[in-house]
Amino acid sequence: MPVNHNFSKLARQPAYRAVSEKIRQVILSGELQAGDMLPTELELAEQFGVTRSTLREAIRLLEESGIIGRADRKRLVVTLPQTAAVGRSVSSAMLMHRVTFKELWQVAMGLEPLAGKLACASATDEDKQRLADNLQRTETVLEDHARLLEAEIDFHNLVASATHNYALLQARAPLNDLFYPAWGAVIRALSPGQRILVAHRRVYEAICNNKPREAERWMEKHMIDFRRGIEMGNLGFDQPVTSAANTSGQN
Amino acid sequence: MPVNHNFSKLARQPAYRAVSEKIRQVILSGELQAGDMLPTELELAEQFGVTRSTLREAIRLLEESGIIGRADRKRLVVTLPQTAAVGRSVSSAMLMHRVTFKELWQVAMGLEPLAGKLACASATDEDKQRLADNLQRTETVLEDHARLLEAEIDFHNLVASATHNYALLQARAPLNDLFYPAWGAVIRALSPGQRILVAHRRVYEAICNNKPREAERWMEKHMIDFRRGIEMGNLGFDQPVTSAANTSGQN
DNA sequence: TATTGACACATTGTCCGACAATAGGTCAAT
DNA sequence: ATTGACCTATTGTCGGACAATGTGTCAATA
Repeated sequence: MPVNHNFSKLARQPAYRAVSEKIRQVILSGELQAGDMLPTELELAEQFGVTRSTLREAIRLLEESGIIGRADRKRLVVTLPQTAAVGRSVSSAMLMHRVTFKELWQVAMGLEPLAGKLACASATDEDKQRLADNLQRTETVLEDHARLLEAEIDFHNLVASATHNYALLQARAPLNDLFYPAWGAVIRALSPGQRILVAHRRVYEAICNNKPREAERWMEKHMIDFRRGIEMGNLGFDQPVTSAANTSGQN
Repeated sequence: MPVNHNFSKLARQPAYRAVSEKIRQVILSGELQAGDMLPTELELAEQFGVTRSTLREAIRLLEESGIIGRADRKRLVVTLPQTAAVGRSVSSAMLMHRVTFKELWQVAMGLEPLAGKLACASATDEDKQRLADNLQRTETVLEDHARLLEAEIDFHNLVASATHNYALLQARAPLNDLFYPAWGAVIRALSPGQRILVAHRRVYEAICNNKPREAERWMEKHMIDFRRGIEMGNLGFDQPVTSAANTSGQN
């Protein structure tokens, strides 16, 4: 009988990955900070003892992570990852996993009321002003479906931003890419401009008056309205969401 | 006086990015599905009309997104992104943004009770069995700080998995990487094994008996205990979290 | 029959060298 | 102060090269 010892498969990693990990580590350790310039590709390659080709592959990995970018289309620079950039990877993953509208809605029910609640304590005057501007703009586009959707998405982003909680912003990033855009169909089908405006107004007032409970409740009601809209329009609440327009060229 | 027309800066993108976007698009459109093999690098390069070097850079971008990988260390294959893989990018971003423990805790307060609630409706017998196994294991390692932390993290992952909601899994991924590991300090300082076990048991029972409210409440209490632990141990509730051990070699 | 070994082949990981395009700087001319 | 001419450094892309390694085939062996 053969002796049965299971060796753990040893994971050798290619050079481009090792290089990438090393750079990432240096950045995350704080040794290199956002805004710092990196040496030229040639110099980096020499330091690591690899060729420029290999180094460039390593750079691509970090580039997709959003932690390095190019300043002025030239020099490499350590970058503070933008929520949108990081969120795109997450959204891609969700699309491939055939995430349903229902699943996203459940997450939204967890995060959006929370955002409203937290915003009450942390919103600055500037945040409030931006929300006020958004409301005013919303009033003028109640019948313009495209612009209404845009304003709607903006509003929720503004509330989330007002929490000044980056972890929350990041967690709800996929909602921006997948949840709200899909909701455009509801707007076109039901024209619920008035209901949206009322909910947004209540949330705004709650934030201004520092009433967390109110903000939370109205955001929750707002989300439930979303669900009702999807169901009433028979727009596939249990269907996988689709990538409406993913041709974004952000930076 | 000069006529003032603002041109939008036209965004040319390098070839490696264009190639990457094209492949991503084909995959997200469903034309290529998870598990499908891609042609060899040389063939792909010929199809796009670029060199292998350029194509390889494009591949790296997709690789970091987790949507393609290698089967058997060779052929390129379309992959269903793993939460851990995607989550790493997100965690990196949060670390660079100096996300505080408090921020993560706020997100956890939004997502973990939600996970408990949803799990009640969707947990399979297998899910419940896994939770039961975890509880049993936890009892045996109450004094072993390292193993206890491991079991603790596992438990929350199991609850989240039991929701069968990928969007939720993805949203809470950073909690795994940053929130719970940081909590290891609390375990070492306060040895709250018993409190953990009790909370976990209540959540487990609630899930088995299909009592969403209970599951939600106990998860919430559990999270509040977390916060108390951090504050009592004076472990920096308002400090940025640090990447305890980020030397993970996952696939 | 099932395992082993030898061998050829395809593909990747890595290297090297090359060149056009362009961002940035300097300096003179206007 | 702006424009234009010029030089330099660096990137984006190319083409070719080779060793290492996974894959497949086929004969030899137990």
